[in-house]
Amino acid sequence: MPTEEELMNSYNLGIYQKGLINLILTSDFIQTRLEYYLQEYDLTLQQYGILRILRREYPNKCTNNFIKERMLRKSADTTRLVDRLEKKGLVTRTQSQNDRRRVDISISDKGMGQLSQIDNSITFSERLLSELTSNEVSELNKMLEKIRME
Amino acid sequence: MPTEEELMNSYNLGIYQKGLINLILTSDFIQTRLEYYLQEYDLTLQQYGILRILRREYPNKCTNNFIKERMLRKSADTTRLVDRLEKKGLVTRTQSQNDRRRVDISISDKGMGQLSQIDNSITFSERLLSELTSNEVSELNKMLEKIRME
DNA sequence: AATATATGTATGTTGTGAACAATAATTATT
DNA sequence: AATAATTATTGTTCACAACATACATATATT
Repeated sequence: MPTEEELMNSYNLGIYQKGLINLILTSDFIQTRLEYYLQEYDLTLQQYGILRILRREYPNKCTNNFIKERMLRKSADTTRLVDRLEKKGLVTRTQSQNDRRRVDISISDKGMGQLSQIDNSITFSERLLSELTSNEVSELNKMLEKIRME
Repeated sequence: MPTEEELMNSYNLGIYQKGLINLILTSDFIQTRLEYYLQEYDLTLQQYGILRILRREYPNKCTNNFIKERMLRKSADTTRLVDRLEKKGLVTRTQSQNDRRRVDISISDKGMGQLSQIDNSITFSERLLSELTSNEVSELNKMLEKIRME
């Protein structure tokens, strides 16, 4: 039974159109796998992203806006995403001293543990892109960046 | 203010890791633009995808499962996606004669009109990938397909 | 033919998260 | 001091994924 993927070739699609579909397909392919893996840790991609941002800054703390700016998907409702992480004990929130409008967010020990567990058991990037040589990946990166230059 | 995107270079990321982030970023970039554009037509990406599948088969009708298999994102709750399209009058549903479990779904005239209006006013693919030469797009396609070969 | 199994669709429920608006608290600006 | 801008939260609505269940109809098995 042919899938959209398999049909791409049977229809007369221009390579640009094919490229567009390919990009979405591949990204979904990757994201689906990431999500599937993170499921084991009861984390969504968004939540995982936030934890990584927090770890990157550790031991410094991050504000809501700081996180928001760095997320892959903008338009994030950071407050409620952090709510969920806090509820799981992966993150702590305290009111900032300097600017009391702000809330300092920090990854907890538990969150750190969770992340390193994830990191240790797999290296997503290498697994998922393992079909490509490093030269190819470099080329890929160049092109993807070009697309976003628009 | 640096974004995740800009930060990629300042951190010591391997190119594979960078490739992964790049793929997600670029796909989101494209999808966000598509969504933004489709917003004008009160369509989501999922709904747009279904309409295109239906048009492709027109004047043949499609069943729920047929559509499901061809969607970019599997795991689609086709019934309720089609519900929304039906409510807007873009799609019609009738019980199948041959197999009365099935429901024949067809794009309506209004749906057709909507789609061609979208097509006429923009060619997504060419616009979005316009920074790449056709050689580059071919290369890109090869690599993206390789990734999904896994 | 009667029964069991498979299939196609619909429905119910829960949770994530996007979109958009409104509010409260605090700080900056004039 | 008064006004504006910033930060985070809250509220609401909707799309959709995930998972289970129900139900009618087809098909297979005995």
